Amino acid sequence: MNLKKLSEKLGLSQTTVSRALNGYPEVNEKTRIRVQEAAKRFNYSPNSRAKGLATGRSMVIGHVIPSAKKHEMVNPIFGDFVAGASDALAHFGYGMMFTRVEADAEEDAYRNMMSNSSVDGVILQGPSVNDARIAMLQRIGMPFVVHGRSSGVTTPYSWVDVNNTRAFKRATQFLTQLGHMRIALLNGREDMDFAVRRREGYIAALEDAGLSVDETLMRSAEMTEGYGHQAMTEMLAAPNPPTAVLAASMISAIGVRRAIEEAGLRMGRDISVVTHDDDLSYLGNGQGAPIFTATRSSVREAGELVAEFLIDQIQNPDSGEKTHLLEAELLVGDSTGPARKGI
Amino acid sequence: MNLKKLSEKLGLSQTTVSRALNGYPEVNEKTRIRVQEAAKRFNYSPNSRAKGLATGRSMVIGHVIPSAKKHEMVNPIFGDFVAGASDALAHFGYGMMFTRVEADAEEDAYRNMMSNSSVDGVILQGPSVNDARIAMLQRIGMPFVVHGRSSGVTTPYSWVDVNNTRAFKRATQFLTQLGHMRIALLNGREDMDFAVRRREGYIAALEDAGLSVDETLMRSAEMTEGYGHQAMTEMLAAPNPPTAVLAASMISAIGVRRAIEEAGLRMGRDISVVTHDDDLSYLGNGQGAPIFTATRSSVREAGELVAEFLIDQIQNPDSGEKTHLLEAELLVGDSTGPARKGI
DNA sequence: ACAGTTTTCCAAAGCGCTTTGAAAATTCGC
DNA sequence: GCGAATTTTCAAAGCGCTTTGGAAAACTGT
Repeated sequence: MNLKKLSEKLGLSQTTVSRALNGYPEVNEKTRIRVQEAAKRFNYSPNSRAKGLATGRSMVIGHVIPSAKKHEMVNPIFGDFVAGASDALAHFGYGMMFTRVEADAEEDAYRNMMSNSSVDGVILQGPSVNDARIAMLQRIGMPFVVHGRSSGVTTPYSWVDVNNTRAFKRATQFLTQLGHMRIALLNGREDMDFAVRRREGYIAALEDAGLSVDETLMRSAEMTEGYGHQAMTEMLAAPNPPTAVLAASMISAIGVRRAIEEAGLRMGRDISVVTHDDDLSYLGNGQGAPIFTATRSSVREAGELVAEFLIDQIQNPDSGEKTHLLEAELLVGDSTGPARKGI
Repeated sequence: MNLKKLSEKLGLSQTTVSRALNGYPEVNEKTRIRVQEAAKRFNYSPNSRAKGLATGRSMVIGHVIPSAKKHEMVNPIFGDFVAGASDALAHFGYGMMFTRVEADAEEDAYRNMMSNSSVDGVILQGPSVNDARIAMLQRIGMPFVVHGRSSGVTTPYSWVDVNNTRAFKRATQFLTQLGHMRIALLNGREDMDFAVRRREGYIAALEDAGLSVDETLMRSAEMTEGYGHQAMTEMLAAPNPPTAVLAASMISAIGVRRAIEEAGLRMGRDISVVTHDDDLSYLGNGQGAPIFTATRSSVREAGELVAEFLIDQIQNPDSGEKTHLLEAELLVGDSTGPARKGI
């Protein structure tokens, strides 16, 4: 069923039917109702491509996922972020399109989306420090919102980010106040902007507390369970091990806990652990008291905000850049306690 | 840059340019090369909507995510499955489109996609027993491939599934052979087809071993960490606790382990745990020896296969239904051991 | 009842591509 | 070198929608 047939059945022109369905005022309320009912009855829904062609809008926002190596890690927050974003997008009638490309072809992918005009805007995930994609998107004029920020990029752009610096500063302070002097940081990949900010927060708190920064207590890698486990195991085996650890994610914190227990120690008593909790739906941090003391910020909420900002930017392109800094709450759980002397 | 302008610049008709770019034979090789170079130079890429309108193909496959309640769980395998599927799709020039709808509007969503013709086919995730969506898609003539199967649906359809029954039967056998008599099953939601099959495998193995089925040792719920922890805690507190547990996923197995340790027991010695491992990229099951004894099957591979089947079905609609049953390997790790009498 | 408004509807152009049917240019056979 | 066969190119229609510019119909007030 298409517009032409529908209008023939109704004995109206395509124009009128189209207008009736799209809520234009220049159509009699009675005929509008008649048209709407017929549309429902014949199960008519306008061809999205034809509509897009005519309007120049695709009602789709894009998401390109670069794939470096074949079996690169998939970010565990992906699902929840997408759920949040999709909820907001669906609310405005937008869909979400994924394109997977080789990492070195990412620029081309955006350029194509633009000349294609297959999407009305894109979401930029996982910005690195000085992320070149931002300038690139601005150059080609593609609307976008960044999930995170990119230190070093000076031109304004829209973003939604967690206050990673403050979160990790507070977390570190929390540990120093408990008397911890040797605090390890199992950070994410430090080419990622969020990881750099977390490190800054960590270092700032250490310096405030008059503690020196020990490079041997700092690691940086993809945040897997295995990474958490391995890093913690190595640190515990080294001379003068840490008494507390900041982990980059729940997943890696789980690995940290495993290492602690394998060493015959107990988390929260012998070693304190603080992690960042993205509030993933399948990985709740305990029902009552949190398992892990954690800086928590919902990635789902971030997804919703990103989507809202993006749609706003598409609909009024001149409204300027929107930014939002989410504060993470510091939730105290069972994984932290006062530093014990000489374990 | 569009076709018209490009053809004007080249002094050729749109027809010729279009044919040159789409590899039709009726165009001189020299002009083809000239056209291709110009296209690259002017950064021309055909408008996907216009192309779709003209060809009747959108080169997009759809994925609808029903959202029951606002904060429903997001499946942790989502990311890896999508990565696998997108890789395969990208290879054939297809994109992937997500639409999030209220669960009760799922049928409408498919129907719209069809009359819209906004997608060329869809992937069906998480089939339940007797899933009504299958008949529905067949009725409206939308090409689709199911990730999983649906017991009770008798008409043929394309699917890719893991042999859940055999996997859990073998896992259970493995435990009975170690002397375990009281084996718990922390299953996924049993309205899901995969969970039903796993239960069947579990029960079959128990019966083969001459063991009786104890309803108090069987749970079923969304596979979160919290679920694993709570169920295990309760079972350990009950009289006559199990000596072994089958967990539905790595995530819930992690909760199980936490409960075991909180109870002052040791996994692998006091309580054996077997889990299903979807081989998620961020949740490796140990580097050397696996942490958990597990039935493993890559959800990423499943994603690739589903995508390939779907594209095949779109390209030759009459080639019949394709199905593939992935066998899970049983990997022995440190989480299992012989049953201990009287813990 | 009639010119002037306002409301309601429509024909046709256009969005950017593919594809059909035909014309122009080239090559071939002799 | 000339008609036939073949290769190469093109104009125009069509995909299903929106939207412009106008016409017809229905109300105004006098």
